[in-house]
Amino acid sequence: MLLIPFIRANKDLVLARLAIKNFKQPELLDEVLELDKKRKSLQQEQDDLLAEANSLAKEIGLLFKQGQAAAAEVLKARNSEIKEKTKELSVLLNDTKQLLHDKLVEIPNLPHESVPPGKQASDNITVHQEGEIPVLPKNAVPHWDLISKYDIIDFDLGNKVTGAGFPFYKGKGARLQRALINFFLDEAVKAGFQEVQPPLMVNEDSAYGTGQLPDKEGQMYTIGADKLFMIPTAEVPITNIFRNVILAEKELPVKTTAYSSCFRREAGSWGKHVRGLNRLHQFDKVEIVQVAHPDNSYELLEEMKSHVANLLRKLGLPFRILKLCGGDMGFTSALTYDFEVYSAAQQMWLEVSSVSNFESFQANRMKLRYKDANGQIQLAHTLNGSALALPRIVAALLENNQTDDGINIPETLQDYTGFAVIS
RNA sequence: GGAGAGAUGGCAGAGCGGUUGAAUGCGGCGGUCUCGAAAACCGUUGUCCGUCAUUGGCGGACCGGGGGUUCGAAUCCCCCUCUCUCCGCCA
Repeated sequence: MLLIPFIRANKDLVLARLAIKNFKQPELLDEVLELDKKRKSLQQEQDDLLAEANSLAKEIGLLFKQGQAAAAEVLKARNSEIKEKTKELSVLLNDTKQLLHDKLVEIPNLPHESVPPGKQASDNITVHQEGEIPVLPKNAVPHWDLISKYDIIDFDLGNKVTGAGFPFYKGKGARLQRALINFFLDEAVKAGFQEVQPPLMVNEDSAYGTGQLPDKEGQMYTIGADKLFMIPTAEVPITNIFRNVILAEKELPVKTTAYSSCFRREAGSWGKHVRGLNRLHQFDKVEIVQVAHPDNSYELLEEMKSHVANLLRKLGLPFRILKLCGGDMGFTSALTYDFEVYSAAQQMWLEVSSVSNFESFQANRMKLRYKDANGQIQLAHTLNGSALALPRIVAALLENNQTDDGINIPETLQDYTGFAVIS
């Protein structure tokens, strides 16, 4: 959520930045500013009336104490009138506030000044690429064939028990999952992130706090009877730890990591390029989140970027880093880097991580602040990144490391898997 | 799931329906004292909105959340949420 005083003071800048995100409703800005004006004047009117009512009530109390009941009755009558007026006003005021809020939350975050313009994924800019594209044997096959050949992941079983996109991991496949989770978590902890195990369902306030609501309600599984949502990412419960929190400046940055299963309905995005592990309704991910001081949030973003790059390096996967263009960025993000690994049998780049700085957008929405050296309360910055999401990593590992004798496990992982080859 | 108790400022803990934004203690901050520290003493110490104003004044809101009664509610009533105790069930 953007700050209204900022919009008021920098309208042209805001419009220009939103254009980079291909924002289609510039008129919302004026509506917001108008509504805010209206809100202020209604509030002023209301406050004045309340002030009068308050002082009258005090007088009435005094008069009763002095036994001047008749005089008190006169004031009571007057106060009743005021009360009627404030009742009407408060309805109007609340409606205005609600409307203002509804409009405000429809305005996306401003992209950072370095964000390139663009409409879709093809306009993203590759800022880094490393690792050798593997040369596969002639008879190489995509991971969905490998997993049935070695019987390590079972989609049919998932279909039977739950539905499409909810596979079973079996034997060495399950063990590989566990290995990756432990590896990613250990690396995050080494990098200074505190490990937590979050709830896998969140309430409305939390879904709202990180921006899933009201925008992306259809992407989450809902537990209707209890008004809960299955988390689409651990970002939601972790970031919401800090909802309505005022931190001391010296506590920043706060670094938190969590492994969780993630649940996504992926409504409408089911199509041809989503075979096998490429897109699932339930998948595992290790997430890293930072609450940062605005002065160094972009340094921390670079740090997180290096962390993720290092994980991919250790797994020996060829990868590239994209800086997302305005049109491909998320609603809440100011700057996002996507990480893609090359999955050699599919001959496709698969997105495995997204690392973003949200600046104060989420913080404003969830009232996450810190007290600076002068005792002033300021909005903090929030950042997060996947480090990493498992299924596509598994897909690339399987495809890139396949041999006639089986699938080789990267050395780094062998301590965790306890085996070197899936055969 | 059944029965009962409760939810107050960073924490602990008071609070007859009327100068209570809220006693008191602890903690935090500033000061006196000290070579320094501790102790002691003095002062200070919430958030949000608005408004004027050179880091201050004034007005309004907030005592789990939402409604209600009243001239006036932390204090009375209703609903919701959560916590605790006992019983039942259970990984």
